[in-house]
Amino acid sequence: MSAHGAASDAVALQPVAGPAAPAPATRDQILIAAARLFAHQGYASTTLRAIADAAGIKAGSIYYHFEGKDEIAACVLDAGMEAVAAAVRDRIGALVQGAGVQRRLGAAVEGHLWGMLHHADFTAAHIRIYRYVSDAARRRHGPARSAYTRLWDDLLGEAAAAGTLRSDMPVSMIRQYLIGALNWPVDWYDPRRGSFEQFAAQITAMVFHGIVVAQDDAAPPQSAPGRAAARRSSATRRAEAVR
Amino acid sequence: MSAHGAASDAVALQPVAGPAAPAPATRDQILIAAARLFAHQGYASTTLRAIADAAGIKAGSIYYHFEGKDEIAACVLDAGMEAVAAAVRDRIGALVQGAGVQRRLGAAVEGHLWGMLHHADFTAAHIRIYRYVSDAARRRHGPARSAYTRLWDDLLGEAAAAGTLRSDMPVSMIRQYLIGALNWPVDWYDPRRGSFEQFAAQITAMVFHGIVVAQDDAAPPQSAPGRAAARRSSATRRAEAVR
DNA sequence: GTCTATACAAAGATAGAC
DNA sequence: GTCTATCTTTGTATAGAC
Repeated sequence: MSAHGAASDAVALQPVAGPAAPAPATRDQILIAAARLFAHQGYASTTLRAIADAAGIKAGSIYYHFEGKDEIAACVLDAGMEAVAAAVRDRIGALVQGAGVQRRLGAAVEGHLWGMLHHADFTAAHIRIYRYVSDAARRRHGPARSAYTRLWDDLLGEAAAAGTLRSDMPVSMIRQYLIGALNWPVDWYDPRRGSFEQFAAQITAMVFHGIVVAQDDAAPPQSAPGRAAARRSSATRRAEAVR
Repeated sequence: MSAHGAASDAVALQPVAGPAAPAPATRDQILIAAARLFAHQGYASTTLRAIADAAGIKAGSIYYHFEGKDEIAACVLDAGMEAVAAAVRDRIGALVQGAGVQRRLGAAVEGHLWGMLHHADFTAAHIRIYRYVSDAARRRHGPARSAYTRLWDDLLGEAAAAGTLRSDMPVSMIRQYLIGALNWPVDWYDPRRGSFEQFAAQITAMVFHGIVVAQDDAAPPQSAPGRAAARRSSATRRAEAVR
């Protein structure tokens, strides 16, 4: 269930347009407009007329560039996924040669968040329309999606082999949890409350180490009971004692 | 970005109908049908005719029970939220008197997951249609939503005061992260892969303690560098050394 | 490449019989 | 309470001028 603050859309980072950025070709204008509208109004209730309006053309003109709504949807899905995948690959690639798995995992997390939040229209659109587009559009988008899933499974598999990852559940489950936790912030992230770097560090901390500080009075980090009580601070012990 | 396995819907637990469950009143049939269709096909593309069909009546008859699509949406939102809130309150209430915050937090997490997965049509519908229903429907649903947010903020606030919660970010951010991570499983949970109890324990473990086993070679659990290397297993050290 | 005009289907909602 | 019938609007998509 949702428990966000406001009903309004989160304020998202926008990609910084370089100096003298050339006006996008019409086809791209259509995709940009479609992504924004898909994200904010949903797939079915976004009309081609509205997309055309936002792109500065008339509805009929869309059909010169796309076969129809389905193809637009598939392209938006691809663009959103590719933006995130590219950011992840970039961040991993920027690490020093021979960086450990945990560092690469951290880079991937940051890259995913960066891509999600800096291309929010496309990535939010992806998350929100994926299950509602036609089968044809989903099929067309399949390969891009599979490749990204594989990227994570490979990385997480390495982490598991290295003993970095918790081993009390399948890697696929960890991936599902992880991606889910990383996708949600596009709904509520607000860049006015701090830098992206700080935000990413905070999310990474929660993903990697959880929201509870180590003290294990209920359930141990990884089913290895015993070493708990010693680490509990006196303040905590007091609080628990009071009830 | 999404990286689920299949494009198909996750298989969700259904509430167990007791023996001799009376046939639901027509109004409830409509809500049940609407929730399922909203969750699977989205809000805009679910037609009143389809809802009526699934409820075994004709489209015109819906207007005897509801003002229109908006009111149906608001009722589905309320029902989904209340199912989860009730489950959370029940699990917390079932604890022994004087249970510590961490135990109550764990009960809340399990309750949220239980409600989400045992009333999947309503809860998935909630998550997926919330931002697309009319302002009127959202306003009407507002109080229920606020109450649930408050429930979590109170609980997390207590945990923070007790030193159980990580303190390097605002409680509201932890709540957003937490709820997001707990909402996503409705997209991919598959009861055929294990009991709900096991699943809940696994998710709780990741939410509480993260996906990385404590070894802190990159970022410490809560910005307290130093005590790291000593805890690293030899297997991990070897893996990191290889690169 | 983009426009106008329009065909055709399907939506939410209402009226009134039963 | 539920039905049938229908009004009105709006959607995707196409045709052909410019």
